[in-house]
Amino acid sequence: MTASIPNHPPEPASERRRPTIHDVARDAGVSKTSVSRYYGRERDLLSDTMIERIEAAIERLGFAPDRIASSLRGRRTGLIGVVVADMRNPYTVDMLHGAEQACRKHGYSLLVCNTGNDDQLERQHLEILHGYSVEGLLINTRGRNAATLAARQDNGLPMVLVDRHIDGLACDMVGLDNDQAVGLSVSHLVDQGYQRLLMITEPVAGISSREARIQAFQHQAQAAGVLAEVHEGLEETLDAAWLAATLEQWLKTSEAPGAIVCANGVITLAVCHALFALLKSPFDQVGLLGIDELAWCALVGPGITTVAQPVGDIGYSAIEALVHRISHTASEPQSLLFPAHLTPRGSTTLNMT
Amino acid sequence: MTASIPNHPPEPASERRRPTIHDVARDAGVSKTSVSRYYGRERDLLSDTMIERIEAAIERLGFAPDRIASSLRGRRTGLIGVVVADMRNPYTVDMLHGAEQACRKHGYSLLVCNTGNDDQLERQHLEILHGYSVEGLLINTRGRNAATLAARQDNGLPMVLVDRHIDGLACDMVGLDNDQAVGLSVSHLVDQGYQRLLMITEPVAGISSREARIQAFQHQAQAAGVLAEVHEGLEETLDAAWLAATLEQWLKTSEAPGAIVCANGVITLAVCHALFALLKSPFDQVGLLGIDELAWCALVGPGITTVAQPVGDIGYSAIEALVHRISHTASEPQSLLFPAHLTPRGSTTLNMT
DNA sequence: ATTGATATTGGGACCGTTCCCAAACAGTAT
DNA sequence: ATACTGTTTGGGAACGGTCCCAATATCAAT
Repeated sequence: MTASIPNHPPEPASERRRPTIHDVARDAGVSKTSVSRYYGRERDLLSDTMIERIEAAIERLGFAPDRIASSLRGRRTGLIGVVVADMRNPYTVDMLHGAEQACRKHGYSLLVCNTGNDDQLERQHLEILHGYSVEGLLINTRGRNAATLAARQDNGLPMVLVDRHIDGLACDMVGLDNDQAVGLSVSHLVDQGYQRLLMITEPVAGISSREARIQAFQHQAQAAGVLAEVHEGLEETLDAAWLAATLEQWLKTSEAPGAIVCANGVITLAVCHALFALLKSPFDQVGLLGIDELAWCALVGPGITTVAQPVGDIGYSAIEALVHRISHTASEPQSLLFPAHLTPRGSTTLNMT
Repeated sequence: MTASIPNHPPEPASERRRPTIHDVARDAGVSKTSVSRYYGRERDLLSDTMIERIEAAIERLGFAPDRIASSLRGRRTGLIGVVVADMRNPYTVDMLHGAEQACRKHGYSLLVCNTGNDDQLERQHLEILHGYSVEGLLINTRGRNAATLAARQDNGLPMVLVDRHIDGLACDMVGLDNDQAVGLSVSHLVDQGYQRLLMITEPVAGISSREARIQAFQHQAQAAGVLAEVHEGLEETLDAAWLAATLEQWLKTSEAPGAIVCANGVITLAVCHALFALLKSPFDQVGLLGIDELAWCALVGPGITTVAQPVGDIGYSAIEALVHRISHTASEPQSLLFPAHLTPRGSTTLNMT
């Protein structure tokens, strides 16, 4: 009579109960506390014998700890919530990629929510993330839910903003040094001989990075003595007709050589489409510079000059900042601004004809 | 003496304990079971009075249920794990976007993991997702961890593959009808008068969608009576020098008009870069067609002809399939293949000069 | 042998829910 | 009244871990 003949049939694999810390303890002939310690930071309390026995049992049973159960009493979910306005925006994509890497490094996992620029959906997502007791929040949204966020923050939830501040929310922020980035742009264009500049942007709608870029643009253009205009789209996704009309109007305003500055990558795409619809060979007649580097910028026309943000680094640092806040006690909110880098291409080479 | 003077000081907001179902029950003067029922599907057991009182208490205390605690006993985490090979790939981005929408609709949240084409990292991520007791898995990876996945599947974890089958894993799959997509491509190119075709692809490495595209390409080119060559990169990210050499070689092989077929969007980008490095005005000398539509394809040269997959729908349907598996008992694995749509542009207009 | 100090180990309450089952409460038929 | 339905309600064990604290073991010093 040996244990090799179980008296109850093995359940079908598909419903086999997953082994618990309890099973491991029994199998190893130790207490569950010891098994728990094996995974936690009290591990060095355990004797070598104990470790061996536990390891063997874990191996035998194929045990893996249940993070859900663990976070209930243990208070650490290992979850970080990300709320982004548009997960298809190339900026967001690269930012998330950086964030994912940092998360992995620190042992966190990402719960990703897309709001599609819908404020109510954003609130809903914040509620869900609250439900999962995320340990921190990474936020890149329109910022219309400052009150909800402030409440969570007061409850002790660490959060870091990406790319933009939110009014009424004293909070860490990681983003671009917009003054420097616009400075690079404007001085490059002026150096190239352009005499009038047009910035196209999405609706500012209180979004700090958009504001900052416009402000910097106007100041620096004025300082450099060139004409500057800013046109702000009516909707978050720029209307093609509006854009075409705006560009056409601006183009025929003057004979002086001019260049367009696109306030971000999405705008660059839209403006390119509009220019090609409007003109046969647009870059012979107008300069173009985009903030945000995109994979295809070198391919269009003579190549589009861009000012690149280190987007991956921004996401990565945002998580680092968040993790720091999670494990350290409160301190003054800080902003971390990265410099941009200009890549000159043909779209800002003025043809002297 | 009233309750308005608490005898213990209120804790700082930042450490205030979050209210529990228990607090709500006490405040409403009902049992915690009733409060629990308020959220669960036994809700209709509750009388109207009860509902009112509970709602009022929830409101007063700002209670929100703790999903972690709830999933411990309740066995439903509401979490779906996604494992993707490359979260920056435009395909992945749009697929995830579709998946996110479907998840929201069904009340699930996404735990996103990026493997960066690293098999070991993939295993690690699978372990993490197992730890969180995700209810299902969405997988778009190289497929080297079939054994690990099969084990999870035997344990009863539902999973759905996206874009590619994995050998040794009997599993639902949602992807592209590659035969149809390649058919569109080849017949379009043949119709345009191209006499020889070159397909560029990443290393096949057992990835089913790549295999399928190559197979279909060779068969259909043969059937149409045009020469066809397939060149497969050496590394997952195509080496620029290798690509340049390959293209140059192919271009000078013959005078007959030829076209390049890029097996996916990432390849299209790489090939464009290579072509522009190689030739002044590439599309005068060679046709180009890309599988996968990209935002910029209309902008490059005369516009690049593409065969678009409905990527968002693919992600959306994958989640729907997964959710179906989660709530229904096992059935035969199914494949859901979407048709592609061709957008002709200038890159496949043969110049008769 | 006795004591004290230190290094390991174990027991059991607890985390915030869900779920099983029994209790309380109708209302209706005897 | 009594019994017998059916509808609501509540009590307490469970879920799988963590953590506090007490228990035991070890060993050197008295």
